[in-house]
Amino acid sequence: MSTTKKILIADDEPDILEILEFNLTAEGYEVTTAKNGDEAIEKAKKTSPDLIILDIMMPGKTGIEVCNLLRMMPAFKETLIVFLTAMSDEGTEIKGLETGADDYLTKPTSPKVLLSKVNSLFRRLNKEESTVIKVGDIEIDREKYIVTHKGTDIILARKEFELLALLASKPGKVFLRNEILNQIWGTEVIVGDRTIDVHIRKIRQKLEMDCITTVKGVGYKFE
Amino acid sequence: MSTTKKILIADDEPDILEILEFNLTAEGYEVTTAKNGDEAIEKAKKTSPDLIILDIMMPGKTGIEVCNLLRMMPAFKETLIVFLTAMSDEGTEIKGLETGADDYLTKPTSPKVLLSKVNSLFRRLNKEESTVIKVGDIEIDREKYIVTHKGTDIILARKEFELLALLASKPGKVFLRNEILNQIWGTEVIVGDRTIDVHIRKIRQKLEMDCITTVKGVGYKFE
DNA sequence: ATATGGGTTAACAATTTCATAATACTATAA
DNA sequence: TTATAGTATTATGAAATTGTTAACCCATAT
Repeated sequence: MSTTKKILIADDEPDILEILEFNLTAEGYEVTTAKNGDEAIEKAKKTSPDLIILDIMMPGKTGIEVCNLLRMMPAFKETLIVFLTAMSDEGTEIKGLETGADDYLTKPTSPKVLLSKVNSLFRRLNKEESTVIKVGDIEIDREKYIVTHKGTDIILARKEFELLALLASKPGKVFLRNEILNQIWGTEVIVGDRTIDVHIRKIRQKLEMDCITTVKGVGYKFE
Repeated sequence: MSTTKKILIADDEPDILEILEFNLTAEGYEVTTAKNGDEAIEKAKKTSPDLIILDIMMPGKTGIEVCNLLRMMPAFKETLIVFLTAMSDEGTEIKGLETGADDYLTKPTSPKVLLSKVNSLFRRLNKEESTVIKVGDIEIDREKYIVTHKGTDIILARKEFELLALLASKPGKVFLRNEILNQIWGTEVIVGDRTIDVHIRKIRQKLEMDCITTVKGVGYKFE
């Protein structure tokens, strides 16, 4: 989880492609698109995406075939692969999962649903990190929900804690505002624009230190 | 069910209007169109549609205003009303705007997506009479007062049950706090401000899942 | 009578919004 | 280049709203 997540989407409907690309890009993902199975494989090799979203019904190679081919290559053994299927055909769904996909989504689905699925996939992948983060004088224990600065405990409210933990999980990385909203609030909940700022302010206040830097027009980072 | 369903669409973009009309007509619906809010109201009165699709951004009256006006008339108390919103405002300004509406759709969206949404809306309407509500993993039996989540029964107190059943009866719809009070407590009974919150909290706790979303300053919704 | 559980309330904490100020960014003019 | 006005973004303090916990009342069962 060091850099921006890359997603490859393959679908033969330009509309779908465009909507998904727009939404995922807005969340801070780096999106590549492909119009068919062959293009998908080619672009997968070229960009090494973290997640591949495959439509099942595509001219030429179907998503299932693409998935099979990718899984044969060592480079894509661990890559997240998700199927998009228009059919409510259960046989197909099962077949897809057996093939080595990590999840499947039924189409048509709203951008919101898709986003939250995608986010939760990555979140699941993320969980394997250590529970204690140490940066400079600060120690963050994700399990005990405790922050310590130079030995003294600092009490943070839940949201404040989560926000700090997120930023501190990758010191130096700039988190886009959208990225933060997705990670902490999820895609269901919608909050106003100033909410993040206020929490940031409280963290700065309580830590008595400016370890959070504002990157205007982009987001925040921890250092 | 056998009679043709009538749909009224209001949007100021002729292109959109035409595309939607074409597709919905092809699906067997009887479609009327309106180019602005006033025309929408006028045609709604004339044709008594089963479903009204309103663009939010329209010259003259906005879709929201139209919705409010229609909802004041007894004839349209039960009519399905759906908002069309531009994708770019999703997440920021929408929020509680869906208050009087039964659902909202993001634009631009492929005709396919729209069609399936419309179809499922009508399907939902038919099911509303039934005593058993099914949403995702949750099953609510209004008659037996039993809630089941992934096979295991969950015991809810009466008020908790009624509240959940109400919210789940229209997934996605935002229920105003007042609306909830009227539906569950009636107009006679007056209870404190925190009562709803406490019940919501207990439901969330027992369901072990966050399917109830808070819409600050407005109410709650189930998804 | 005593215990139990639902429903309500009250007090306080956490979260979010709102209005306004401060700041950085951009394009244009001098 | 430098200055400047206008725009966009973030910071801040206060207010509004919601979340949480514990306590209380009341009806019913033991």
